[in-house]
Formats: sequence, C-alpha cells, structure tokens
Amino acid sequence: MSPVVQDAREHLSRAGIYPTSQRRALAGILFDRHQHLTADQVFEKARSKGIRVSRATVYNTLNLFVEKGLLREIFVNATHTFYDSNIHPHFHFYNVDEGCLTDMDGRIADDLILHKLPHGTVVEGVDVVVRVRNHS
Amino acid sequence: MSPVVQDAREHLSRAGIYPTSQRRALAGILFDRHQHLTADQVFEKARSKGIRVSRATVYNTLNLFVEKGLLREIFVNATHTFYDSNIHPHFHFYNVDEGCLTDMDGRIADDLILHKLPHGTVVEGVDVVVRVRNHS
DNA sequence: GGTATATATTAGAATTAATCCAAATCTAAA
DNA sequence: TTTAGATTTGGATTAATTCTAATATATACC
Repeated sequence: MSPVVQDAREHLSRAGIYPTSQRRALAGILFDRHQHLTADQVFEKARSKGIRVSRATVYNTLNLFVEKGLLREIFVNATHTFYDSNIHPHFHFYNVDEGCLTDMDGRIADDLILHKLPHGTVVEGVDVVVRVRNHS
Repeated sequence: MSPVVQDAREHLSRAGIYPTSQRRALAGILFDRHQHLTADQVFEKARSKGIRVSRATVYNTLNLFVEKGLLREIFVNATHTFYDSNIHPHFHFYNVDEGCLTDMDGRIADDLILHKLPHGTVVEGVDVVVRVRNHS
C-alpha cells in the first residue's frame, strides 16, 4: 500500500503549515499510511527513527495538524487521545483489552454494528458525542 | 419533574450495591433528575450539601455505579468524563465553548443531527466509538 | 551580507483528572 | 463484645497534556 501522502512538504504547505524539519518528519510518520496513534506513540516512533524532537513539539504539531484539518482527534477514555490520519468520516472499534482502535467500515446502525465486530470481540459500549460550538 | 429514583437505598440494594450513607447521599445527587456531571461536580455538590465524603470515595462510587449499570460513562475529551444518570441509549451534544453536555433525542443520522442542534450552535465534530472487549 | 522580527523548538515545570495505597472506620454476624 | 470483611479516607502517585521562558531558526528589509 502506498503512503497516504507522497510529498509531506507539499502536503503541509497546501494546508498553510510552515514545513519545518520536525513537522515534515512527523508528517512522514503520520501520513505513511492510515493508522491510529497516540501522541506518545508518535513521539516514540520519531525517537526510534532517530528524529530529534521534543514531546512539546509533538503535541504542538499534532494540535496544529488537527486545527488545519489534516488529522482528526478521537477521544476514547479519560487519558487517551488517538490521532487518526484518515480524516474522512468513519467510525471505530476501541478494544479495551488491547488498547487499540480499528476502523469500522460502513455506516453506523444499531443492528449493523453487531455484524461488523472484529472477530472474537463483544460490545462493551457505544459512545456517540456530537461536539458543537456556539455559533460565531 | 419528580426524581428519577424515589428511594435511593432501594435503588442501590436492587442493583446489588451495599447502601452505605455516602453511597445513598451521592445517589441522592445523581438520581435527583437526569443530568450530566463530572466526578468533580459530584464532589462539589456533595460538599456544598454538607455531605462528608472524600474524592476517592466519589470516584470509587461512580465507578461502582457504572459497573453495576446505574450510570453510563461518556468520554468527551482527554480530561473530562461525564457520568450520566440516564442509562437508556441516547446521544449527546457536547458544547466545547460551555463545557456542557446535552441530550439529543431520537436516533443518530447524518442529516438528522443537523436538524436537532441546540439553538445557536454549529457542529464541530462527531465522535462514534464502539468499545469492544475480547470475547470471554 | 548583516540586522531585525517573527516563528518554531526545547527542557522541564506545572496542571489536572483519575487512581492507588495503607491506615482508619464501619457493619453485620457470631 | 469480638471478629472478619467491606468501606472510606487523605495523601501520594500516575499520566496525558499544557505552559513557560529561553534558545534557535528562518524570513524580510536595509
């Protein structure tokens, strides 16, 4: 499977993001393929690839990417936020045993969910939150 | 509107929860009416009503109530968990400006949501997470 | 080039929700 | 009572995230 984004520099510039070396390096990790990563996982991946970057910059960059629409935040519990490189609307399965998030393809429906469960899992709960903000 | 639960002691016992005084007092707050409260809000309400209870007990009790099916947890961001006294399946609007959660009645649907928005608000995002756990 | 100006990065401290812990307290039954 | 088990407690701890203030980097103007 080819990377979601071929040219990180180009991708960032088009989103109005100044393509610094750290941002390009993190983009390289995030947009390599569709995946779900926590800030800490991004930080560790960067470190293991020899990229010199601080935790603060990882958080700054992830927030910037979210703000600019390159990433989507998904809240699964009180202490974990995943950053999803797939920004198209879709739903997720969060496995509380594994601590991992997987995509559910198709549209949500009460009975549909039960037929699309990852093999060997059972539903623990469904959270639907529509986040709104006050108009202008 | 009458309280969701008339007799807290009875409600707890029926759920297999030992109805200690702290638990009855917290139940009195939580099941007074349908509402969305954070652990801290429950703690503050209890304090302002003169109930002698520790933070640890508030957390213990909320977790116990969730475990026993009296409350439902809803994750809206990385540092806030609301405890909902309405355990029937339903969806929510989370206002990021106000930091409050309100009910959306009816079933979720892409176009439906837009017609049920709280007055003066716009959609910021929709999070749907189906939490699963490994079978047995 | 050289200097000013704005932006980005950094390490470490601070914050905050939530949990953990070991000691103290309560309760029910014998 | 005595005892055993469950509950509550305050304070310490954890972990994700943000803040801060100093440093570094890049762009613009002369």
